[in-house]
Amino acid sequence: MPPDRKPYHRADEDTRRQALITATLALVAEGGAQAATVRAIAQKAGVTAGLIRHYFQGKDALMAAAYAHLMHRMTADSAAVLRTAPHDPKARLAAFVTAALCPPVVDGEALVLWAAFMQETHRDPAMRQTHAQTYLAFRDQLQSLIADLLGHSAPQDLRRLAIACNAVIDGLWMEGCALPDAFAMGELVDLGLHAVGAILGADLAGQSAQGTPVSTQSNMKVPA
Amino acid sequence: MPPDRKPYHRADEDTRRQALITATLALVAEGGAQAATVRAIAQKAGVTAGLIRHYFQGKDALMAAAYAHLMHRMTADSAAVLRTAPHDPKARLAAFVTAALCPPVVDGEALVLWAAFMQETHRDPAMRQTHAQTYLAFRDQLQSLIADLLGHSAPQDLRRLAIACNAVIDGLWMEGCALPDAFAMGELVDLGLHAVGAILGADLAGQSAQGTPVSTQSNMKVPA
DNA sequence: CTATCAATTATCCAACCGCATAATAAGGCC
DNA sequence: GGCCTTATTATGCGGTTGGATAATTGATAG
Repeated sequence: MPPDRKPYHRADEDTRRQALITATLALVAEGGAQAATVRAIAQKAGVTAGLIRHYFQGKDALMAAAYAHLMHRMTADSAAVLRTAPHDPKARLAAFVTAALCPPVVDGEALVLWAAFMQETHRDPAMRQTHAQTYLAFRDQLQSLIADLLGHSAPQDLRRLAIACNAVIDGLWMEGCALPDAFAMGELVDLGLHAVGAILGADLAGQSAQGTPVSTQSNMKVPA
Repeated sequence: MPPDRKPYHRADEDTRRQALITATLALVAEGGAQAATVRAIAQKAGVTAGLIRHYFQGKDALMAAAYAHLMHRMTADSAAVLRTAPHDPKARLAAFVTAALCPPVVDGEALVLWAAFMQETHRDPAMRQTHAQTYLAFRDQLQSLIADLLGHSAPQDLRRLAIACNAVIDGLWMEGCALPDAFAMGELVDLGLHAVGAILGADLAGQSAQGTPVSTQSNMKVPA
């Protein structure tokens, strides 16, 4: 008695892994980590649950892979913003801040996603390391932009300024994600440019409306 | 054959509820929301699992109660900081910022706890409302301090300044919680005072070392 | 056209989840 | 000191979880 099986087609390894990772991220985003069960992931990816074990060592490994994928996409997109930005240091920094405070970086899903993975990060040392790397890379990028703008102050001061500016961006990012209706279009960007400008002692607000594609994903949120 | 039962003593309602809520928060802090099962909560509270249903309508109700308790404690302690602060507007604001960037507010557990509940908040409208109230209350407190310092500017400007300063505090709080070893003692406070001062155009750094008890809990982190 | 083998599915399993209910004992009241 | 209320424990249930294994398919090479 052959019970009718679901017909299927073979896909190469990368495609399948990618589909599983995408499905995992989607589920975590919409329902938290607990919503990403092996069965739900498989269903969303259009396969059956057992397949996960065929491509990953277990559910934990899939989660770790999804997290790493998310972080790498973030850093890659962040770098892309800088590649298309102008050459004036002030405009480049303004573009960076603007990109970090606009959709799709500012997004209701993004915050949930970030929060969900932070807990995993708190338990799994491997995830913690993945995070630390990407987080510091993001801050270093910001610090580099500040250095270009300020004409290379003392490294200590640069680090402090980068931390403070990063905090502003993170904080505004959080509020924008969490309370999307509480801010008018562009208000978040305006606030960010003013605040970062105030901290650095430079006027960035004039740069806001030009040369910023505002179309990629970045940001680097914490955990330990 | 009377199988030996665990001996117990009766406790009044408030004590038991409190114990269950405390146990819930502890478990969420150390293992995320998924670690807070009814059995684990009961064990940590020193009772058996069935008792939870006797005091709460279900596990969800207990989680909601725990979240509300956490938020209320935060706001209460935040108000306490202001009560013991001096009368000079500048010193009061400095004390507020300082308290938000020192232990026990800055704490590894705090961030995990916040992140865990944010996901629940994302699903449960009741929790979302609980959050929105406490969050806006915190920001209003900050805005009030800024108004005292600046001599009442236009409400629009006050709101914008409060949002920006709140973002700085939130961002530094996150980094401090997540990367406790990345900052020297007092560095976070120093950074926060300088950044908030820069945004408001006032020098707060001189106020840092005095009159701030640095011993209560506050902060108000986002979600939607 | 067929044999081969990896990819995919189907099925089973032990553990755990939250919840419901029955049995039991603790403590106040007279 | 005995009784009555009820807080508390103990036990059982249906459902779901992640993981393991066996069966079956589809692609591919010869």
